[in-house]
Amino acid sequence: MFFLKDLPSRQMIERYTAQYDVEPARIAAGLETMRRASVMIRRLEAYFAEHGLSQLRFLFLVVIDREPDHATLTVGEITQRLDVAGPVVARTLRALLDAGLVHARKDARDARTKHIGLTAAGRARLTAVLPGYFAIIDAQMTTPLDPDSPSP
Amino acid sequence: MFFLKDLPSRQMIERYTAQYDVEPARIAAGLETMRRASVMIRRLEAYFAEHGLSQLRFLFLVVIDREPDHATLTVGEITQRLDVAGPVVARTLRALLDAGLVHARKDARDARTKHIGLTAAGRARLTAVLPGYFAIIDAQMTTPLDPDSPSP
DNA sequence: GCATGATAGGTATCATGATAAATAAGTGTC
DNA sequence: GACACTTATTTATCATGATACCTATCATGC
Repeated sequence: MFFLKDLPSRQMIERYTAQYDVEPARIAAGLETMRRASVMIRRLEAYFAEHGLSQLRFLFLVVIDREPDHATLTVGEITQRLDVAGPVVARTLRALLDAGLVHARKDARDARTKHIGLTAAGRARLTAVLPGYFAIIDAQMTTPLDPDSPSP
Repeated sequence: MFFLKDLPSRQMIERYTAQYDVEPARIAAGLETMRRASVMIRRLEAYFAEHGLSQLRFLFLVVIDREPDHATLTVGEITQRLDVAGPVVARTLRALLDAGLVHARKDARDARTKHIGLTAAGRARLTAVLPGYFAIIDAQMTTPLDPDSPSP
């Protein structure tokens, strides 16, 4: 995460980057992107926490839900879609199973493979959370970057 | 962090947001911002780890370094500039002290207050790390968002 | 001078994402 | 049909950011 409250001014960036072969405007844009995203992500995590989820758990449900062909995905397919490391997916899966938001079914032919699908509760939770999710993103994207930099 | 590899298409966003009062374009922009920032931050953390730092440790050094008036900042001033919670600052301070990158001096008048400054090693580390930092941000901002989404 | 509250900073504990390595079940190869 | 090889998933452990709560020192009112 990127938690520098006051981003460096353009001048400061130019002073810092003068000696290196980079474009100050792109650095400024990069810092702004990281800062805005960090604030937005923190905001979203707080929102998800209120609903017994986290951003990753939410996305885990989303990738299953949005699959056009099948109602289920294997753990490996979920891992591919979510680029996080396998162990994180395994732990998240456990949490969602414990919460009853997904179900697992063993593959008939390959005993290593599990197929994961949404339960009714999982689909309901997703539906309940989506409006707030979009609202927060929308709000964060329309808010100026420094809502609270008092510059004393 | 936001680790959905394939962002939803505009169509999918419109389908999802149709029932809610939000602007699909802003949602798309928000998701892109989070995704790009997450990838960039992960990249930067890996870079910092190679140099015995983390993004937060780096920013900790930066806020001290860029202070125009004083060579030192109190822990509270650092906490204000980095919007992370106090305990995170305390732990980071400990790590930087152990690494010899900053030094602490007690305040003469208020025994609660500590003044933190960069050591020569700290300044050197910062100087060593900056070019790569800018290079990574520059590169990430010029790269298309999906460098590895094979869509099989 | 000493109770009361405010301020500076820290400890303890939890969730999340990372890496390394283990288990365990398929797939050859000879 | 046993040995190596790959694939699927999990366990163990670490770093980071969060919250809740604690300690120590200062400032004030009486």
